Amino acid sequence: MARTQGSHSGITGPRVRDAALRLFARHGYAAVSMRQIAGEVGVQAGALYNYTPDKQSLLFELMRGHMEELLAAWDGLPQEGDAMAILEAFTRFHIRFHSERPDAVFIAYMELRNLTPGNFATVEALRRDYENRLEAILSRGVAQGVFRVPEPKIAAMAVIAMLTGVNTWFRTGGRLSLPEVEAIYWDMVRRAVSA
Amino acid sequence: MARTQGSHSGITGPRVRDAALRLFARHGYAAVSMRQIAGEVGVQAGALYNYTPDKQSLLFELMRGHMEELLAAWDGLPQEGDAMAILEAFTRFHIRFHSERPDAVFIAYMELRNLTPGNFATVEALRRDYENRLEAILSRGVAQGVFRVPEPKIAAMAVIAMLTGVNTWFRTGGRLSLPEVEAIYWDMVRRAVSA
DNA sequence: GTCTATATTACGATAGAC
DNA sequence: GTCTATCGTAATATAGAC
Repeated sequence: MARTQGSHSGITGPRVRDAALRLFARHGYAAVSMRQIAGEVGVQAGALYNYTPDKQSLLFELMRGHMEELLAAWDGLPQEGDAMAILEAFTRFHIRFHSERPDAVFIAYMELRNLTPGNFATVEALRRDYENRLEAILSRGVAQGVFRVPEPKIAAMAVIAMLTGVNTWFRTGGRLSLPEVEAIYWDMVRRAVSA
Repeated sequence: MARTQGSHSGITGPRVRDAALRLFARHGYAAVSMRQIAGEVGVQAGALYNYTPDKQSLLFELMRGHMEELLAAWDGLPQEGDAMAILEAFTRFHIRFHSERPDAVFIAYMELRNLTPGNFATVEALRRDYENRLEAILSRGVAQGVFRVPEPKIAAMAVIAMLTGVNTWFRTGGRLSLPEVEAIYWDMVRRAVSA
């Protein structure tokens, strides 16, 4: 029953997405060819079109998948305590989730320009959903008197920008462990918004 | 004395750089062709090579020029007072300088991947120089007892990430003026690092 | 499901006329 | 300094064999 061509392994689809994720993150969507992706997977370029209608859909599905995972992961956490406790949970969650997926995070922020308008609108809406989660936490904290934040929407964007910045320098096995990094950033976030 | 070809205006060089800056920021370096840049300038593609040896040099000179302007602009400001006063000046300077050059800022952060290794090293060194300016301010403030910052290097990167994030949402003519935005971010920065 | 082969289009860069 | 024309290469996507 030896097969004469290809892997026929049944997992080519995920391998295509993995290869595209890594190559898009490393070189950028526009700079990566379908032939390169196929080469990583070990098939010819034409075979990719069994798994994606075109290159644009490949990018879009990676970005949408990432954002939906992000929202589902946060919404799946138990959210107990006052706004201060939930903000700490959010801070630690954001750093941890993003540090575990550097390629997907990179693509989600850098390749928005390369989405078609309709796909861009979808991904942007998901990103806004995530920002709104944090904004709601901050607003609740202001109402509870534990935070002093004049502009919760802006503070939410500022905090997310700061936390996402961890990905530009953090490397596992470096001087600081991830829990130590979380503690440093939580200290800054807490002081920046506390009443 | 009518001219029969091209503009012969003597300012084609700057117009090439301006067009490249705008197009690279909008669509990404890899997605922009020399023909597109030429079309924006109003010349044929071959004429661009009177102003740049190749496409890579065009990108590199834009990024290097931006980073050198940034450092020169900060170093050119009078730096008086204690660390708190200088940190406020830095915060307001960073927001203002970056908000005035959204395309160059975008390129400087997004197109690092598309630099050749040697060019990348040059731009990275300039970026580190800028981070070190802020780190020195924070460390001085710790020594003076006005700041409490356990990791000045990390805090510097966190503050820069937060401030640069303004560019993702700020638009002149929006609800908030630039001085108001500066005040909001300075409030967060100050509280995040104060003793 | 993957292959080979190809249609069609576009790319960066250069040569030589004016 | 810009033009026209072109070289050599590579892109996305598709067709049809196996």
